[in-house]
Amino acid sequence: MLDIKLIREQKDFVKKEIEKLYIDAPIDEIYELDEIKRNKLFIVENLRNKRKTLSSEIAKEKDASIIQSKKEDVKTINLRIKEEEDLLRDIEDKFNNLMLEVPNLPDPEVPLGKDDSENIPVSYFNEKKTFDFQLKTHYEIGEAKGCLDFNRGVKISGTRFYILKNSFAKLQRAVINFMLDTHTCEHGYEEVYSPFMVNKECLIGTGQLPKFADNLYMDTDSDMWFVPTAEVPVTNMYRNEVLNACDLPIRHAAYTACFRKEKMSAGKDSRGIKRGHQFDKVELVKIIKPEDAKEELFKLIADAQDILNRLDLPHRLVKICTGDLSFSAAEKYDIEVYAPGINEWLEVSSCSNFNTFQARRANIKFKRENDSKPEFVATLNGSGLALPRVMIAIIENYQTIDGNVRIPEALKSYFGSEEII
RNA sequence: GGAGAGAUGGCCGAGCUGGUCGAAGGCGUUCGCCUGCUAAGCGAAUGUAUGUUUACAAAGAACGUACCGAGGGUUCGAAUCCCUCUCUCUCCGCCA
Repeated sequence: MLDIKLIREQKDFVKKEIEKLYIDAPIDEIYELDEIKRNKLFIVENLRNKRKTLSSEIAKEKDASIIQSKKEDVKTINLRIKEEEDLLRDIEDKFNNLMLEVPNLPDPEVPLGKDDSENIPVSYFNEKKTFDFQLKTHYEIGEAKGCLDFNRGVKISGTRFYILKNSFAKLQRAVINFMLDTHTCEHGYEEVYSPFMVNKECLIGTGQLPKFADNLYMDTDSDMWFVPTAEVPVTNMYRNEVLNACDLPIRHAAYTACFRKEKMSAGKDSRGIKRGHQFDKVELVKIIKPEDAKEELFKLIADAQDILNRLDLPHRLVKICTGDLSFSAAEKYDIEVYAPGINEWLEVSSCSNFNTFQARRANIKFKRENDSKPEFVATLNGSGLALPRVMIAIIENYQTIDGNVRIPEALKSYFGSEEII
C-alpha cells in the first residue's frame, strides 16, 4: 500500500510513476475520496465531541428537567451521528478497497519497458555445457526411467499434476535439504517451517489479494487459502507487530509446497514439470530497515545464485522492466537457469524489493530506539530456489549419452551412494 | 467434538453494582538528582492511529476523535450490561 500522504501531496508524481507500469490505478478517485473522507471525519468527530460534552454535563447536573432536556438533545445528535457515520463508513470502505488496488511504485533504477520482452539480461554465469550427443528433455528421461508419471498425476488430481518417483523423488528431497542447509549454515538465514494454508489477511498483507484471487486455491467457508509462495506465511509472521531495531535484519529460509491455479491456455508450458498447480520451493524472506533494502536485495540475489553456482548450472540474471514488475514490487530481478534439453531459460527465482509496500499492508513496524516512533520495515524476498525447474536443469544438464543423469558434486552427500540415476 | 474459565497499555495486574478511565498499582524503559563506581533511593516522563489548527525545510506544538480480543446492540453516557464471532487455558472424548 502506498502512503496516502504521498498521493495527497504528490498526486501527479504518483500518476506518472504508475504509468510506467502500464497498469491503471484509480489515483484521481482516491485523491478525491480522501478529501471527502477527511471532511466527513471532521463532521463526525465534532458531533461526537458534542455528545461527549453533553453526556458529562448530564452526569453532573442535579436538575431533573435540565437532565431531561439534555438527554433529548443528545438523542437528536445521535441520529445525526448515526447518519454521518454510515456515510463515513461507506466512504472509508471504498477508499480502503481502492488503496489495496494500487501497485507499488517502481524504483528509479528499474528500466522502462512495457512487458517481459523488454527485460534486460544483465549478466551470465557458468558456461553452457557442450554435448556431443542428441539431448533429451527431462520428461523423456524421467518417463523412460520410470521416475516421472504424468498420466497417474492427472488421474488422481487433474491436469498439470504429476508424480515424481524413485530417484527423481529422492533427488528433489536431496535438493531441498541442500538448499536449506546452504542458506541456513552458510548464508545466515534462519529456517522456518510454516503452515501451507493461511487466512485472507495474510494474502492482503503481501499483495496477492484482492487483485489476484483467481490464481489461488481456497476454502472460503473456513477462510483458508493455500499459499502460492512461502513469502505469504513467512512475511506475515510479523503482521501487526512492532519489532526492535536490534532484531533486524530478519532473514528466513522456508521450504513449502506452493499452489497456483495458473489459468493459462492448455498446452502452453504444459509439457514436463515446468509449470504445475503444485510445486515445491525454498523461499528467502528478509525483514529489514528501509535504508538497507538495496544492499540486502543484492545479497539475497547472490545467495540464491550461490545454489546454482554450487550445482555448476549455467544461469543469467535478468533485470525486470517496469511493465513486468509484479504488483507489490518496487524492483525485481529474475534468475534464469538454462535447460539444454528443452532449450529454455527457466525462471528459478524472482528476487524483489518491496520497500515498505507490504509492511504498510501487513502493518509491520520497527522502533529504532526504545522511545522512538514505530516506522514501517521494508521487506524482500526471492526464491532460493523453485524445485521443479532446478530439477529440470539438473536432469538436462547432467544427462549422459546413455540416458542417465549424473549427480552433481554438491548433492552427493545428500543423495547417497549412487552417482548416476 | 463435549464441559468450564478467560482475553485490559512493552509486561504483570486492578477496574467489570455503567459517568473526568486512555484506564489505579507494580515491573520495565528513558531523562535528571544522588553516589568513589555499580546497585539501592528520590523526582519526572513513558501507547497507537488519525483529523483540525499552527509550523511548513524539518522536528514539533495545541486541540479533537477512535482504540480495554473482533463485530453488533442497550443507554444521554460502556473497559464495565446484552448478543454473535475469534482466540487462549483447564478437564473429558477422539486421533497421526
